[in-house]
Amino acid sequence: MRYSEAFIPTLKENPADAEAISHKLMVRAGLIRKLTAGAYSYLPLGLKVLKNVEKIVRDEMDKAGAQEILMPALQSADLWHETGRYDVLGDELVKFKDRTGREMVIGPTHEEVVTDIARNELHSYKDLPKTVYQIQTKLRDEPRPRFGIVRSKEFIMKDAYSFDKDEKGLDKSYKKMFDTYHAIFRRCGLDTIAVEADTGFMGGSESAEFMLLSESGEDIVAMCDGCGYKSSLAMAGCLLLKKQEATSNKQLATIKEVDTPGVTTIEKVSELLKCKPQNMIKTLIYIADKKPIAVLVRGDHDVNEAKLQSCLKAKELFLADDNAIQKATGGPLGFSGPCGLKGVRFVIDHAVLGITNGVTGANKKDKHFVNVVPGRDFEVKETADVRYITDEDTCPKCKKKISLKRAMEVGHVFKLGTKYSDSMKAKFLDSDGKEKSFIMGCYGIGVNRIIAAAIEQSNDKDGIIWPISIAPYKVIILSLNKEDKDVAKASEKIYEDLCKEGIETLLDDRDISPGMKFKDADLIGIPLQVIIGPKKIKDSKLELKIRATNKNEDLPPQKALSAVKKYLT
RNA sequence: CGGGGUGUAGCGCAGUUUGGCUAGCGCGCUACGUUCGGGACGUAGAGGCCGGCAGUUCAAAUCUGCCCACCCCGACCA
Repeated sequence: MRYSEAFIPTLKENPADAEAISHKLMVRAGLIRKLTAGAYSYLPLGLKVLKNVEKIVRDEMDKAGAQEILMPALQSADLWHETGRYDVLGDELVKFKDRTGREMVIGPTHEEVVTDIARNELHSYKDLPKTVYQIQTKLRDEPRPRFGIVRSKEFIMKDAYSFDKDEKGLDKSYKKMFDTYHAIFRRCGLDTIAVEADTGFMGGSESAEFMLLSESGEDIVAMCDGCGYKSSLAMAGCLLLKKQEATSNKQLATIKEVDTPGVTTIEKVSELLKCKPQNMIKTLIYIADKKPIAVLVRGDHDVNEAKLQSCLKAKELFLADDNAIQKATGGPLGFSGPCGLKGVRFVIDHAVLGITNGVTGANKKDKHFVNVVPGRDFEVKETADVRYITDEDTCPKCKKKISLKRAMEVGHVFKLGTKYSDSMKAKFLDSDGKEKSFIMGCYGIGVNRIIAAAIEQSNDKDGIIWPISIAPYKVIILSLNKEDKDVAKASEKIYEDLCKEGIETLLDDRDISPGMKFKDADLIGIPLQVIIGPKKIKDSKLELKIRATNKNEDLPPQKALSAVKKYLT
């Protein structure tokens, strides 16, 4: 491609509405433009990268025996009612009525559709296992799109689904996808790590997220430098306190009610009573399957609702509102506490047991208790790990210090089991003559998010530094002076040579100053720059610059092609 | 959905507090000329419903009200 004919609108300044590095650079380098919040157009350079990523994904998926299909984005809402996810997804699901008044949705993911295909087309254990995948645009009405294409309402996903006759088969299919994902990300130049993860609204028994450590990530992973333990924040287990260390040799004082007018938050109580949040017992009232639950955690800890939900085995879980709190505790919001609280199930986080002479709400307006001792002033019956791990915790495996790092999710694999096949009655006949539900797995990759991830991982003050595998062009020829015949001749010759070899090359033949060419080349991040200028060409030399290292070497034009090929392989 | 912020030329911004006549700057864009190894220079140009609607006023980018869009923090999130 000749730059003079290309459509690569680069920007000198950062866009005002971008915060994340990848977002700024994708706009500046002319890869994308925003249409509206959460929806982006891909310009030629961005689309080339996207296609390169897709090619790698297809290549590896095919290699793993998965077969590509294409399902419609347009779906009937009926399917979603069948699995109950119509309500689970809520506002995130894009819904509308077609002209006949039938309720339709735009697919945010395709478990329902693919399960419908399976129940119609797969009938025997002999048809199994099968894994299918597609690369397709999804719509999710995200409450808060951000970081450019990292979280957008419309995005491109590679979603795959496996169907097996038994758990053993699922294990195998899952493992294959797990390994394939590592291969895909590696080929895209990403250093991802796999962490155990919450299954969220997908459901299922086991799942892993593929994460890229990055400041622009929206997730947090807990990592242990000692034993290599890593987990998503939602799943990271907290070490349990033993009761002995909990109530060790501390002077126990007498419980006392104190005035705390209008003071409803941990922070404010802490300030007023001069006590540390670590020594306070935060009491949250949840409604789990319509019943109130009092959840006790340390003042400086946060309740992990995923853990709480699985501990309660609750289908539905949310924080109680003011009325429900009043009803359950007899006191208003902000003054809940465990002492004297009756008729409500308690779930007590282990860390609470370490508190002696603690502070908690008195279930009365403007009153708190001080010198509260768990076990003495309220009953300790049911304890559990229901909080988020913090960077003050130790590793649940090896007890060394844990660190929390921001990360970006680029892939997620799930063992779904029979969640969808059961609810949609997708069954096959097994060899024993019995009808059984398919054992399913599903596997997602944020295809366009990989682009942002690659940029997050690899950039410098001048711009993007593409991994060769997904770079929109492998080589850019900077022809520094159009007037100089030798320069023009050498540039054309090398451009032709590279094109003949099938190496994607951009020839910067624009009639602009050298400085602009250098800046643009660095910004758009082409891995190899062939720089041809009037001075060096007189000595029969040109320059080969490697963007990643900013190292360059002079060499005769005849050797340029072989040098480029050597680097690319 | 809660909290905060922004909206003025294609892009980045000043001007708004204290209303005032023709709305500015830098980059980019067009033409001509000079330049040509790290975002060159000169000359001459084009380009604005000052987010929208309604109000106050002799007069509104500027004051008031409502609305819309976008960004950040949180809630949420395969």
